[in-house]
Formats: sequence, structure tokens, C-alpha cells
Amino acid sequence: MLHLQHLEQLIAFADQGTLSKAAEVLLISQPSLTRNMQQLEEELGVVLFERSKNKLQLTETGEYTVGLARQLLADSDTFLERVHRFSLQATTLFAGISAPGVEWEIQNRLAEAESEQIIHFDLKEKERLVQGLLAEDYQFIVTDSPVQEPNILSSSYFREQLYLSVPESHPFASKESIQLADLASLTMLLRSDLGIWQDLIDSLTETKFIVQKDWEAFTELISASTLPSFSTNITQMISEGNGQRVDIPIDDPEATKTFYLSALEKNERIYKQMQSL
Amino acid sequence: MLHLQHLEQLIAFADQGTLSKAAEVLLISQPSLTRNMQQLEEELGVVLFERSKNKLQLTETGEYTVGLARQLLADSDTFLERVHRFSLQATTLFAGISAPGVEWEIQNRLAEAESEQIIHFDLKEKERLVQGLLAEDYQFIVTDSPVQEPNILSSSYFREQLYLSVPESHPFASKESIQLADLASLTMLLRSDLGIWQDLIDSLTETKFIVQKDWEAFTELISASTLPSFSTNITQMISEGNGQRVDIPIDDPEATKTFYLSALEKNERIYKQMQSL
DNA sequence: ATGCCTTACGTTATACGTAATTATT
DNA sequence: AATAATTACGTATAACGTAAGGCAT
Repeated sequence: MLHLQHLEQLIAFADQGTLSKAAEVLLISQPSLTRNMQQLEEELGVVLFERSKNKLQLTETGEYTVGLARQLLADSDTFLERVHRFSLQATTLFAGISAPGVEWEIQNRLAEAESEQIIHFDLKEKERLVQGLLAEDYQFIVTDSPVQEPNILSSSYFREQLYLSVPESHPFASKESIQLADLASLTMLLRSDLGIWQDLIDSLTETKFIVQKDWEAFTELISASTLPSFSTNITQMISEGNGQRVDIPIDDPEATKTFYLSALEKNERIYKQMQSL
Repeated sequence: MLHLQHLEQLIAFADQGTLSKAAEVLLISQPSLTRNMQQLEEELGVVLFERSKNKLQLTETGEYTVGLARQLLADSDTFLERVHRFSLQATTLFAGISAPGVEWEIQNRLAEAESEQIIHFDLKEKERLVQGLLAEDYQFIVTDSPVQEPNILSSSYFREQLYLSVPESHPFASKESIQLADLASLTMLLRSDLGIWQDLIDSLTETKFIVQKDWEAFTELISASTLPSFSTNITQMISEGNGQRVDIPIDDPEATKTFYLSALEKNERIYKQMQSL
């Protein structure tokens, strides 16, 4: 049966001109390539090469075959791509995340890519996310620090920065930026289930928080109230232009988190898929 | 790299429903097929099968992949076919034959198939034809008896029957058939280079022959002369409707020869190509 | 009990790389 | 000399079949 690998090697020879160079490009030995090309000829039952003692040249049939081979390999690639696309689309991905903003960010990217990909998100602490990744409960996880384990791919994904969101009438509205310390005197609206951001909130012992669990209700609450709340660069992307409020960046380094995407090496395809969104 | 063989096996599974049956059809063992399908899944990075303890079923992605695989294998087949066609057409075939009628017959068939195949014919005795075949001087030979040697394909190809060709005015013209013995008294026009037919001619010691070597001249001679000559079912196919002459079949068994097509097993492709003309 | 899939294991065959050979520039 | 293709040879990988196990009908 025809080996696509041999066609690839034939093409390499056509491109490089000699078996030696082709073998170098293909990272195999020349003798191996020689044999494979002999085998290909045998398999096709056709004379692809004109052999002088020291030179190997494509016959007319060889040239023609190279052209067809390129086409067939292209067909093979589209085959692979279609299978992958179908599989991804047919599969609900399971993602473990450490902050709600990650889900918003990803959904946002999916929408922009017009992807129909369905992803189920779980919000957990990092340790449990890594466990879930190893147990293959998740195809990928997004955490606020890299995952350094064997067989796990991990790289930085995106950054999220906290902003203070206040009505235009608020005394802070004109500030270029503020510090967390400035929030001490405030009473703020706050969602629950903030993942890694919770630590930061807990450190603000002087600030009063009115916590709303239901997220839709929270959104309504904000537009109806003049109380300050938090927003991030990601929430701004989503709910742009509800002009009533001003977003003021918070300077402190704790207010900016870098998120890292991680997946098992065996799920490299999904990893790259998420990266490229 | 993707193995087309695995795709073929996947399709066999889809067609047969179980690995066991598919393995039987494919003439491999079930465990081998199991592994290959696991390997295919690994290679594609996709879940093709839903595995119960005792049952293997295609997932939706699996079904989809089968469809694409059929297409890709079809592409692979057209690739092979095109390569073969091109190669055949680009190559001048060398044929060894034992009678001139063989060339006419084959050229006739090529013409009917609208083939551009170029074939060079050599007229020799059988022994030298077989030698030439083994030495690969010929891609195929056509002899009046089968070639029984290892690694040589050989089967009957077509039959050629001698006719006596006479003008309508000739006393024999009304006969349904005649015997070689009836030719004893005749003076006939004859070509040279008759291959295996020469023996039969030589046995007609009573008949006088006027031999013409140049074949075009011979054809002119015939239409200009009222002398009888030989024709065969094959020459009749070629020069039909020069209504001046009548062809009377010769009954004797020696007047009918069966020709056999032979080629090296490695040239099976050409062998079948010639057979299917 | 029979059919089916998977894993384990030993063997075989295939594929590869190194080294040697021959020829060309 | 240097480059290039092929052949020879030993090794390592991988593919296969047999055997065995587990599970369902």
C-alpha cells in the first residue's frame, strides 16, 4: 500500500535536487532515502528516476508524479484538518479556570472567531485544577501561575487588570488612576465567586462590600446604583459603552494578574486551538 | 504520518460492523486490527470509537471520518491511476511477437481504445522472444504457445485464422470453405516475414508463391492482380470492404493459431493493460 | 457457550543508520 | 578531495500472530 511518507520524501528530493540534501532536510540518512525511493518506484510500478552512476534525476513520469503527490498530500492535510475541526466541534470541551474573567475572555474570543465550540467551565483553586487536568477531567486549565509538571504544556495566555468602576458623578471619576488604599473608605458592590481575586478582596478590610451572588441581578444592580464596583479590561470588552460609568485603572501590582494556559501534551491540538483564538 | 492502510481498515470496520469480521475480510488478526485502530486514533488525536467492554462503535466523529477516508482513498486511487497512465503513455513499450498479425491486431485494438500508446514490435522465434522477455528487452511477448516459466504470466490472447483471398471471378469464390490441399494447383501472392506461418507455407510444396517483401507494394499488387493470396480474420478487420475479393476460410486446424500473451510478473500492470485492450 | 474486544508476549519482518563501494566533478 | 548514489551489514524498532483474559449476549 502506498506510503504518504514516501511521497513526502519524493517531493523533498524534487525540491532539493539531490538525495543527500533531501535526506538532510528530512532528518534521515541518505541510504534510507535511496531505499525508500526504490520502494516507491516498486510500489508504483513506474520508473520515476533516471539513474546515472553519480546522479539521480526525475524522469518525465517522475516530475508528473511529484505534481500529483503534492496534490495528494494536500488532500491528506485537508482530511486531517476536517477531522480535527469536526471532532472539536462535536466535543464539549471541559475547562478549569481560576477566575470568572477567564470564561468571559474565552467566550469573547470564540464569538469573534465565529466558533461554535462548546466549552464547559469550572471555577476552582489551582491545585484542584491541576489534579483535574491530570485526571483528564479538563482538556485545559487556565491558572494565574504556570503549571510546571512533566507532560504538561503551559504558557502565558492573557492578562487581566482590575479597574474601579464609578458613576461620572463620583469624586474619583476624574482620577487618572487609583491605589487599592484609596478604596478604604468606600462601600462597593461585589459579585461572589471571584476565584483568585477573592484574596485581594479579603485584604481590603476597610472597604465595605455588598455581595450579590446572582450575576444578572448584579448587572442590573450596577446600572441602578451609584455605588462603585470593580471591572476589568475584560468586562470592558464585553459591556462597552454603557456610558454612565467611568473605569479607573488600579495601579497596584496585585490588581493585574497574568493567566496561564495549560494542557496535557497529548492534547496539544486543543492547547494550540485555544492559543490561536 | 498518516497510514492509508489504517484508513482502509477503518472503512472495513465501518462496513463490517465488528473488528472480528473486518479482520477476517482484511486477512489480518483481530488484535492487529485493534492496535491499528488505536494507533489511528492516536495519530488523528481524535476519538473515533465508543468502547464498551464488548462492543466497538463509531462515534459521530468516527462516522464522519469514515466518509472523508473513503474520499481520500479514492483520491489515492486516482493518483495511482494517473501515474500509471502517464507512465504507460510516456514509455515506448517493446513487444516481441511471432507473427505479423499480432502487431496488426494490437495496433487495431489500440486505435479502438483511442490509446496513444507507442509500441515497438520485434518479430522473432519463440525461443528468442522468451529470452528477450527474461532479459527485459521486451515488456511483453506474444507467441503461439504458452510460456511456462517461473515468474512469467501467460494466457491465451486471441486467435488468428487463415483465409484464402480470391477475386470474385475466381473458381473458388463460391466455396464455403476450402482445405490447404486445394491450394496445390495455385500460384499465389505471398508476403515474406510471416513468422510462425512460414512453416505452414513451407509445407505447401505444390503451390507456387510469388514473394513480395515490401508490404505496401504487396497491398498494391493484390488489388492490381487476380492472383489468390492469404488473408486472416485480422487483416479483414483492417482492410474491410475492398469488395473486389472474397475471403474463404481454410478448414485445416493448422490454419488457425491461438496466440498467448506473456509478461514478467513484475510487469503485471502492462500485462493487464494489454489484456484489457 | 459463543462472539467480541483488549492486553500480554514472543517472534518476525521491516526500517534504519553506519560503513564500505563506486563513480563523478 | 569532495560530493553523490548505491550496496552490504548489523541493529533496533515496529508490526504481526498466538495465546490469554474479561465481558456481554
